[in-house]
Amino acid sequence: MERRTRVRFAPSPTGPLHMGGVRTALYNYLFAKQRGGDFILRIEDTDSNRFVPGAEAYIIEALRWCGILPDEGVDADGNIVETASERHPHAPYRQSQRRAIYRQYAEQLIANGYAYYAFDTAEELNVARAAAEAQGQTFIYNQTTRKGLRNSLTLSASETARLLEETDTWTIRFKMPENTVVAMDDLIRGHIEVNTDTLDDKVLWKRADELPTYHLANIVDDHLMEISEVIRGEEWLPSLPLHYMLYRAFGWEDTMPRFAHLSLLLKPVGNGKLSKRDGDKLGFPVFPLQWTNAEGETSHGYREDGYFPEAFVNLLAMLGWNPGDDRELFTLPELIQAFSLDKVQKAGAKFNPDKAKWYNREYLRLKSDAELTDLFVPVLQEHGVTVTGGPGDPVAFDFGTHTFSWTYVRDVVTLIKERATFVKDFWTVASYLFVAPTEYVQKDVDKFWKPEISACVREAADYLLASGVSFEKEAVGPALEDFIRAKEWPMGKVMNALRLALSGAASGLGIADILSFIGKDELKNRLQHLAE
RNA sequence: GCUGGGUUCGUAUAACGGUUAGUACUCAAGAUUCUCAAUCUUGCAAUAGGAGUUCGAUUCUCCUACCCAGUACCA
Repeated sequence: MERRTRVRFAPSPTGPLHMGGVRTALYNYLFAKQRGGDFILRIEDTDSNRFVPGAEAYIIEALRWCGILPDEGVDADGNIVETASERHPHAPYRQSQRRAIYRQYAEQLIANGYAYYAFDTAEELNVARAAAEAQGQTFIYNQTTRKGLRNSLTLSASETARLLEETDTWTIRFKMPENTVVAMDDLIRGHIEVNTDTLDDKVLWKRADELPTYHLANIVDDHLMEISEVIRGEEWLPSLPLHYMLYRAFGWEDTMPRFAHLSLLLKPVGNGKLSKRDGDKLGFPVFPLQWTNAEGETSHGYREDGYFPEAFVNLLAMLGWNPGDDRELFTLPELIQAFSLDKVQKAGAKFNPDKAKWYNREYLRLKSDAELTDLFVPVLQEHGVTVTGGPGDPVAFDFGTHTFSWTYVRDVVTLIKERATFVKDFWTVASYLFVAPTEYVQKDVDKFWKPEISACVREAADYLLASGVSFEKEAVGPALEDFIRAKEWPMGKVMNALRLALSGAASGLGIADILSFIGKDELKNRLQHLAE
């Protein structure tokens, strides 16, 4: 019988979740949902030294923003589940709360000859490492060196018992077998073989804090939680042989999960993996949500920078995976259906900020004008606009000098959405449809606001105001152009100068559009203002 | 250094032994318009190098180069 698909995302709360981490979570989620399985969130906080307050909550919130909702690990309120229940039979999901579980497994390994006690202190090992390095070598705690170190393999039984009793800095290490070829299979990379002689005796459990290291906790929890596939970052590939050996030592080979190692996200320019620094330098976020660290430094987040979660998820999915055809736009449900591990790229993917923006623009265009108008509201508020009503109300927004209906704002959105990448761009693109410009682009003033041209602009405006022509776009545009043509004035210069007078810059929306929105009074006011 | 992984236009990728090596982003040009943006059209641009297997290699094998990861009582 097919085993139920159960995958997990197991971050350690040492800081904000990186976008690469979100992608790992996403691939796990897609894989699970496609197979009707479970996506579990487990917190790997076995390193008490690197714990960062707020990181766990950040991870949960980031996943939630993306729509990646765990089936197990967090409750309805978004809290990590601490006690087992029918829905959460494998709780707790925080490894620090599973402390009591691990030691017996480590001891079991020792009893069966797969592990041993090591009494070397961290300082002693550092000295050994430094000594080896001085000779251009690398110190490895393995089959060769362990014979000359202080552990239960070299010490007498009584001495071992005494140290176990009297000291509290010892560890339990895996006894890596000699000259054994470990044959492994990776869902993405295929068959891999490694000789155990190149591996070391990894620490599995630490007496100092009574906590396992990643390797032990990971295998034990994946086994206990009945994980069927482990989909994780490439940085774990070198540990895979150890994990295979661990499953073998425990006698859990028959239920060992299948493994898939994802390549890393690389920086846009140059070599190396994507880091916080690259984002700062090149001006794009590397985190899903904004994050302020203990030093008070704030890093950008996709959410705060104005990305739609669906765009973020989409662009992340396409970084290292493709559907096998030319489609690029996928909603989360579509991704669930289309996702496949064997379409995942083996090589690392360089992140492309331009493409990220393109995704957001695509999603912005997909949204209805009504929805975009609602999303525009907080942006307006940031610019001091007061909301006094909603759809249908004649006065919905108070801009100080003018008030506008919700419909007016929606019509502006309809006009300008093609010119925006983010909702916040609406303001920079079209603020002059609400309030008069307060400054004018100097370069454009120098170029277009010349005496002879400004005189034309004034004359044209006077004509429009006096002629009684409607300021509907379809009427005012042709009327203006006909007038300028009849006068044989240079069309471009007069139009650009007029736009400068109305919007503050020579380039931008069409004159007819601007006039139809601002109306007769503002035409008069703005020309007057510029004259002063 | 050692061990493992990787390598198609600048970037993300398609082509799972036979194609004029496709698509998207970026960039450039043209069309359009009162300008800009958008849109449309066109264009630039790649199989890391070398052997081998084969009638035929982007695709399979090996070597070299380069890139990445790991080499912690961190995950």
